[in-house]
Amino acid sequence: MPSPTDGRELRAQGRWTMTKLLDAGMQVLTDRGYHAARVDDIVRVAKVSHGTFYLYFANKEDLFRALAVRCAENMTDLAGSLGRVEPGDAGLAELRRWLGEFIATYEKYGVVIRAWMEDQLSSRELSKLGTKTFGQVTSSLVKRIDEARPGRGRESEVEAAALLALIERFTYFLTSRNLGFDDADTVDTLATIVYRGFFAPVDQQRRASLRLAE
Amino acid sequence: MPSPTDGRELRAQGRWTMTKLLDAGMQVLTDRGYHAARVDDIVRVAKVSHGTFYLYFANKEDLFRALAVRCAENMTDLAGSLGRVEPGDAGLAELRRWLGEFIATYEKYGVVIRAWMEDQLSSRELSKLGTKTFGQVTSSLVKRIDEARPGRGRESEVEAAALLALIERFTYFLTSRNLGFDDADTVDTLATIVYRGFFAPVDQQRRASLRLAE
Amino acid sequence: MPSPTDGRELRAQGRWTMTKLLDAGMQVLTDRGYHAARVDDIVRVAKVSHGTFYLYFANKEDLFRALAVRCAENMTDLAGSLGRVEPGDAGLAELRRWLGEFIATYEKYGVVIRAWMEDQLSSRELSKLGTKTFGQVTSSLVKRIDEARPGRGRESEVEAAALLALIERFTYFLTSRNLGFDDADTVDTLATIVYRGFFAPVDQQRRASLRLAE
Amino acid sequence: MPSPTDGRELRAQGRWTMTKLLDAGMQVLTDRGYHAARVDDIVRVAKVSHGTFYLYFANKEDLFRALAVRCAENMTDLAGSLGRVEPGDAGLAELRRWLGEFIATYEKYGVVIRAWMEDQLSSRELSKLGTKTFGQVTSSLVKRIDEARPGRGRESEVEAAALLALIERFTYFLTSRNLGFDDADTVDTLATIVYRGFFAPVDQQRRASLRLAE
DNA sequence: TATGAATGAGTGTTCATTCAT
DNA sequence: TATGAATGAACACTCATTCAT
Repeated sequence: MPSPTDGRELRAQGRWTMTKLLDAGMQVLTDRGYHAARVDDIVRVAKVSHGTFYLYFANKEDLFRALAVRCAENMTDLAGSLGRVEPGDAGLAELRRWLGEFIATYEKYGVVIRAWMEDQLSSRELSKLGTKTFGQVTSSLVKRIDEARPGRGRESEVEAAALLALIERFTYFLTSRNLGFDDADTVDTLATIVYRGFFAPVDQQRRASLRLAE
Repeated sequence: MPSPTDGRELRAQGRWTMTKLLDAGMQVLTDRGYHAARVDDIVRVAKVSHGTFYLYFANKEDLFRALAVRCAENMTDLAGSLGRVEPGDAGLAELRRWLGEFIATYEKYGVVIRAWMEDQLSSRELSKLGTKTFGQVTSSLVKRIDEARPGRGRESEVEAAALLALIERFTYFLTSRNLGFDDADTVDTLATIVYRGFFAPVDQQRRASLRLAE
Repeated sequence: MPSPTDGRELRAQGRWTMTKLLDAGMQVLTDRGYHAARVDDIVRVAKVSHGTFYLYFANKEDLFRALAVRCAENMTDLAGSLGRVEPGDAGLAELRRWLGEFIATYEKYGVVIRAWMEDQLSSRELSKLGTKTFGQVTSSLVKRIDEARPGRGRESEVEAAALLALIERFTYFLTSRNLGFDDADTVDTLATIVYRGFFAPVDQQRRASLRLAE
Repeated sequence: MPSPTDGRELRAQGRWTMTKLLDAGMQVLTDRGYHAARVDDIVRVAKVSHGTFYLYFANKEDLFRALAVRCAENMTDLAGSLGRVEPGDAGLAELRRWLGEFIATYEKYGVVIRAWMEDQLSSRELSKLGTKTFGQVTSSLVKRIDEARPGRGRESEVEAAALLALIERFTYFLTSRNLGFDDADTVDTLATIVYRGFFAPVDQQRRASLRLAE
């Protein structure tokens, strides 16, 4: 189903209304969650009529798609912005910086990211966009993990998935519940965990000794 | 709202019907997810009439509560079953064992756990049960982390939250998507990550050097 | 889309409600026409709630289908009941008898027949049922025309189509508008026209002389 | 409700826009049918904005009225153009000629004619225009039938109605469905049926013998 | 204890018409 | 004269819950 705005130019007023709807959509989505979000709520927040909504979006999902596309763009940028994680303080600092960016993105697009992570989406197309987007992030992580701890083959993919799981869910806790943790310190702690668990060079002897006898 | 069965004894047939409903509820919840689960589906699976449902549960949420209580009991047991994580192979093995138990529980009660983690619940009461249950798991984790890396105060709480986030979400990936990772190996990898990130003793000098200059 | 009643037994009350809905559907359809018929009207006439409607029919079209099936059965019977149209009074009488039956059926199922004739149907399936049903009537007509005026090949099919067109539309005029024509006489007139136009044996010489020079 | 153009002169541009709208209206009506025709479709086809539509027509129906007036004029001409139907080949030829004209008109204004015949119109006024227009055609037919078979009083009115029913519906079949009949032949067949059924002189004796004993 | 039946508030979507520029 | 934007009543359909037997 095509968007009603396909093949038609929006003027200033139209663009403003669309912005209002997108913002309202984001807000309602964030407040109520993906499933409980009602078109009714969105138009009330945006202060437009019911009919107006459908001048800009084919249906509720179409609005979600628009938000998801925005989010996917941000996430793609994010994926590209993770630098090499050097051993020692430099790498830790880079991780901390990047996690800060991740959290900022999450504060904006949390609902969408969560909808992807939690597989709440009805539409195949939206799911695919999520899979693709997360794939990019995972690839970046795999690349940096491999640089830091080379030669582990597919294991690093599992690790990247775990890493993504960790930071996504942790950030969710951070932004949703008020955990009472001080933010800067909390990010420090997360960065340290991530560094140790995924990037810190492993002393060969210790590593060998950790292998489980199977 | 009280359950319709409060203050009355169920006979054999009644208990059997209730069991059928609970099992059907679990199945439908797992298949369809929390939001898409319809009373209609549940009674169809349980082969019971609409009216009968309300002889046993005050409403849909009341059924969820019953399932959640079951799940909470399991989780509490799980929380208690995590042993001390010794340095080296022994600790790693314990982690692996416990993660295996966690995954088994998740395979059974994943939907409920996820509903808690994802905060999808409408009712305050159900949310609280979740918070309380996770609190117990977190406490166990804090205790074991503190044993392994003592003297870090509140930081270990943040770490415990991160650890729970990591294993919950990772297990979700494992059970929902077919990631194509071999299971036993995957659990190994997870255990190693967890060990390194949260339990491995940190050499004092390295630790100091990792502190960020602020 | 399956009917909600598929695979479930209706009790007396349920059957009665279904009957009420079918009758109400017929009435509303007749009063308002196919497109203007609202579920709202139907349930008001049937004196049941909105939700009840959907216990018996998957949607509005499903009700139309049920009525159409009824109608198709009647029409099939009708198609079979046209006897041989002998030359002379006997044939004319048979025509008159059959046209009477046709009119009676039309008085009951006019809306459905008209929806078919006027191709107002949204659903492919319903259209096909109409085509099939009319096909049966046409076949009967072809057969009888061929008996009366043999050896004309495909021309008789065109004639059958014309004949069906004539009687359907004429009956529509008869039943819808109050034409002020006396009914018995009117049917006589129609029968005579039909007899002359389609069944009366054609004197060979006159027939030849009527052929157009091409 | 008056047309917005009542009492004001249209300049060249205005007349051109109106023409575009009328043509678009005809096209959409033909493509989509009376009920499914949307103002939206019409303005899209006419490449004109929504607002513009209401500069020329008070509402959707007002456009239909304009088209209907055009159609009524054509039909009136048509009614007048039917010549005397002489006995024998000459009459048959005249019928064939006139039926050809009828079909041509139908190909242009079929939707409107059908909307009249099928009584789909919401407005009283439009219906009346239809009734009046058809009245003129019927009168012409009555006149010619009476000439061909004199002295039958009101019966010829019934016959004229039947004749109109026959040719309208048959032409509808012809133009809508692709019946696979060859056109020229098909018109021949129709003309022959019409001639026999309504115009061929009836031998007095046979006629008497055909009267039903009542 | 169980059932089939009924309810009605709620939700997404359409579309003829009006408005502001 | 024209336009893009906005409106809101209308409509089909869903589903948790209650009712009557």
